[in-house]
Amino acid sequence: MKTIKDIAQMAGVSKSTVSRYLNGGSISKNTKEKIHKVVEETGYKPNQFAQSLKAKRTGLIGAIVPRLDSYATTETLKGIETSLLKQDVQTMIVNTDLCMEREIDSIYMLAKRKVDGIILMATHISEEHMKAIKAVDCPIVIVGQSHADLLSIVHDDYNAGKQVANWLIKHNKHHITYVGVSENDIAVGKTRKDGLFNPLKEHGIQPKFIESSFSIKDAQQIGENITIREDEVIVAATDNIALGIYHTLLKAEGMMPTIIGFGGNKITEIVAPTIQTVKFKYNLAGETAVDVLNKCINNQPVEKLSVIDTYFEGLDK
Amino acid sequence: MKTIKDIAQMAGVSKSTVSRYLNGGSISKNTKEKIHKVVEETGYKPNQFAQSLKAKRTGLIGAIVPRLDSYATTETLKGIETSLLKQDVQTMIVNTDLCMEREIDSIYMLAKRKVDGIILMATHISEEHMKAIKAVDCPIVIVGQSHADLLSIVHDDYNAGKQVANWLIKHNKHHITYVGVSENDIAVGKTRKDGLFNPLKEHGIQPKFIESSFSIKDAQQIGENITIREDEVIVAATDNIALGIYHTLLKAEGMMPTIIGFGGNKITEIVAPTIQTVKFKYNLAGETAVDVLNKCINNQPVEKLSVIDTYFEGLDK
DNA sequence: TTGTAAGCGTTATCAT
DNA sequence: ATGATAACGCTTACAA
Repeated sequence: MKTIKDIAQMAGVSKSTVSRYLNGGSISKNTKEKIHKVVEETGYKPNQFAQSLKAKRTGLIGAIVPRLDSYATTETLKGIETSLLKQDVQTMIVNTDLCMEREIDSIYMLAKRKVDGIILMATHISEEHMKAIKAVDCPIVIVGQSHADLLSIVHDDYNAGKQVANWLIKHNKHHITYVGVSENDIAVGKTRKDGLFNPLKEHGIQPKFIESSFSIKDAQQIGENITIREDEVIVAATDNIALGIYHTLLKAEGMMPTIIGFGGNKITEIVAPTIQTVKFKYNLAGETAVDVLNKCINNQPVEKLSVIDTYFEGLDK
Repeated sequence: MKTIKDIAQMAGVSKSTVSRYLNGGSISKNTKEKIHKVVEETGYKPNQFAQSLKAKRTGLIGAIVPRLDSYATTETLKGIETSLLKQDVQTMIVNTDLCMEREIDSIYMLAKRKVDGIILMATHISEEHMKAIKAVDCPIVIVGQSHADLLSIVHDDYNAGKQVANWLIKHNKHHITYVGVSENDIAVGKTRKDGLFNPLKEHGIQPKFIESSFSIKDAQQIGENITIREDEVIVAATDNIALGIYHTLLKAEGMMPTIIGFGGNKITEIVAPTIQTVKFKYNLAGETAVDVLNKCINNQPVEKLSVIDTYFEGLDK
């Protein structure tokens, strides 16, 4: 690989002149052309490490995701990349496969690689996380969960639940089964559920509650033990749960109730209109994350918490 | 940020001693402990750029993918990451969103970042690709397509088609509609189709052929104009096409034929057993890619082309 | 406008 | 076992 020294020699100038050429310093037209020619011929590219050794920014940001095979993840990443590409910044995606240890490791690893910032799609922020985040001294924003001490982007889970509640109330649905997840997951397990249950309660409606995991398999299990009335509506905390239940019910060949999920997963369209879904603006969340991160990097004032709204276009029936 | 110099000073030794400590050189137990203590306290991490400036390897490999929201992509990436993690190598995933220009750019970008190697999940290898690949002088393996001048990993598309053909023959299916894609895509459009059509031909069976794009939307369109006999089997070149057709047929509430797709997409299980699918070993493909890449990096002999087999566990009906 | 030289934070090669 | 010292490829004062 050619170095700046080689180019300088070949062009018959000094290293610094080449450096200036590269970085837009002032040089005579003549030398400019000489250097240009050599650069073209050799296909010379400056060594990024040598560059980064001096300059502080790497033009790289890290995105830590819990998994790749999720609609939420890929859509958020799309939002992130779209924003970042405009600034000519690359994204280094690190998949942790839901392993918390790898999540922590990744924070250190990315910091070591001197990324300009980190976007963490969080499932749960532990003490370990906080320790790592403090330690690395690298701008971080988390999306999907909120934390008082961190810059966070969250979806409006309470309102998401409420939007479904409103729809149920409007359409006079009284027999509701909610298949949720553990309240350990604040956003999905608690907030989303509260958003659904509270307004319903005001109307004297109390859904049946069944707890599931996030896994499609477990949801299928649950589908087997569910009893449905004619006018039942099943609300599932996630699209995957909705799909799992749907599948079981489909195989059972009994009644197929309306099922409502959360996430806006495209796949639910395949079984629309049986499954309806509350849409989350993942792209926007990703873009917002970049926005917040940028502000943080540039020491501009930022809002600690950004809330992204959701929407539910429930069918009229 | 602390540097090796700081650590050296704090521990009262020289830079080189610290460096030796870091890299497992020979040092006395005493100094080792002194340094260890300081490193612990400060949370010191060596600067990777300074390291990479000397060492040739970065412990980073690049994975260029055409899209993130695809089962094939995420599964292959999983295979890649599993292998790589064992060697303590990170993956830098670059998503090109099916934009060929970004694919080319990414090759240059990754090379600039001095990745140890590149895995390219290819849709089509153009002249531009070859030019870039030659230019960067960085080990590359492509997966999903084969190219005479490149290290490639491919799925056994011909056999995949043949496996379906065998099943059709065995179960006496004579009325078959094949929804394929353009033959511009060698692997999917041509090889897969040939694998299906050739054996059928030997048994005097000639499927109807309809050309689709890869998009689920287009497949839905096609579903609308399809006519089905009682004992029809629809074979779709991809799971997404299968799903699209399924959806349309479902809405039409007419007959629901058996539909066979390719890819092993988990989502098809949701509508099993209507949709069956030929499974591809994406994980293995990813692992193999890493394997080949490693050999290439270490100048060991490698097979130019690795073929990954597929399997189809067709239902007995 | 151009060149010289001193870093940037490591590792590697010498001596000691 | 340890410490100087010279790279690595680049940027950036500072001189010229």
